[in-house]
Amino acid sequence: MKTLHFSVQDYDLKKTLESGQTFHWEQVSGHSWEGMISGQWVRLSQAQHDRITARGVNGMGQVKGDIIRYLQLDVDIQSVIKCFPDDALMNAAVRARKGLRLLRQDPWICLASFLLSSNKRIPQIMEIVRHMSIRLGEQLIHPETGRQLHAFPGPESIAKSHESVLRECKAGYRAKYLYKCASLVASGEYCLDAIHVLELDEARSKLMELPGVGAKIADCVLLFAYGFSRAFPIDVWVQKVLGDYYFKGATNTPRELGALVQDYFGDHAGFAQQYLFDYIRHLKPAEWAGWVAEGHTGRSS
DNA sequence: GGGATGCCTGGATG
DNA sequence: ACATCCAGGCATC
Repeated sequence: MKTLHFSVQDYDLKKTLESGQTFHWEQVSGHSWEGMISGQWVRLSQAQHDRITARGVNGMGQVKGDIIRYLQLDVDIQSVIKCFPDDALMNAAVRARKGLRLLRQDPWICLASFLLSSNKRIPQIMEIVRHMSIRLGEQLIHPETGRQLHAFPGPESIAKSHESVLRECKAGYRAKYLYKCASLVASGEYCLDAIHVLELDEARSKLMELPGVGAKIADCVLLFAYGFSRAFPIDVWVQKVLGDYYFKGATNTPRELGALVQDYFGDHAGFAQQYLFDYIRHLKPAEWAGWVAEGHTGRSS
């Protein structure tokens, strides 16, 4: 057993793990979560605001770098936030969701998770991921607790399975997409690694070639797995932010809207999106109505 | 090419 | 109770 300590600033592990960018972390106490990073079992904890602890099972040498990368511990979030537009809603979101970060996830796990996300709430997505991990994921036995652990299933494992198995895991109509994507990736016909070297627009188009992957899912994977910090997923929540607040009244095509977003939110638009999304998701309807009534007035005072 | 419609499923709403 | 609606979308027509 080895424990690693990381000193952090403006990093809220709870907000980050519960912000809907990942669906496989299991909360085991008020400030601890268990999951896997690079195939290794890890328990992450944050009892104090300035320290995150990672506990692993053995030889954590290699894993340290993986954890830093996964949690994006070397990102200077203040310099990112400085790039955000200076308006009232954006500032409120940054203040309210202080410590929210973006993770750098494994592309396959991220892609598969978001394929499962359409028309589902977060707890239901987590439920499907649990079922799939138990049914198809690699099984590990924790050397000390003896607990069984199940990794998120790789594309090969799913491809060797069957669409009906995914349906038994409650994936519903998404099963077909996930099965097809797994088959394409497992066979080598589609290479997830090739995305890394592409420009944002090319990478996006490439991901959208996959069955079941549209603009929203592509942008989630680009932002949460490939680290394109300009990728800006527009889901129903963010749609509200854009349509009811920032660009009210303008009937834009998705393409025009994308251009407006890139122009307004800048080089770290994806981070801004995550703060806005997480902020309004926690607002009461009346509070959101207040923002809409006030409207976007450009720069805050 | 923008705009409806169906899709699995479970929880919320009436 | 029981029907209906709708979720962090996408493909299809």
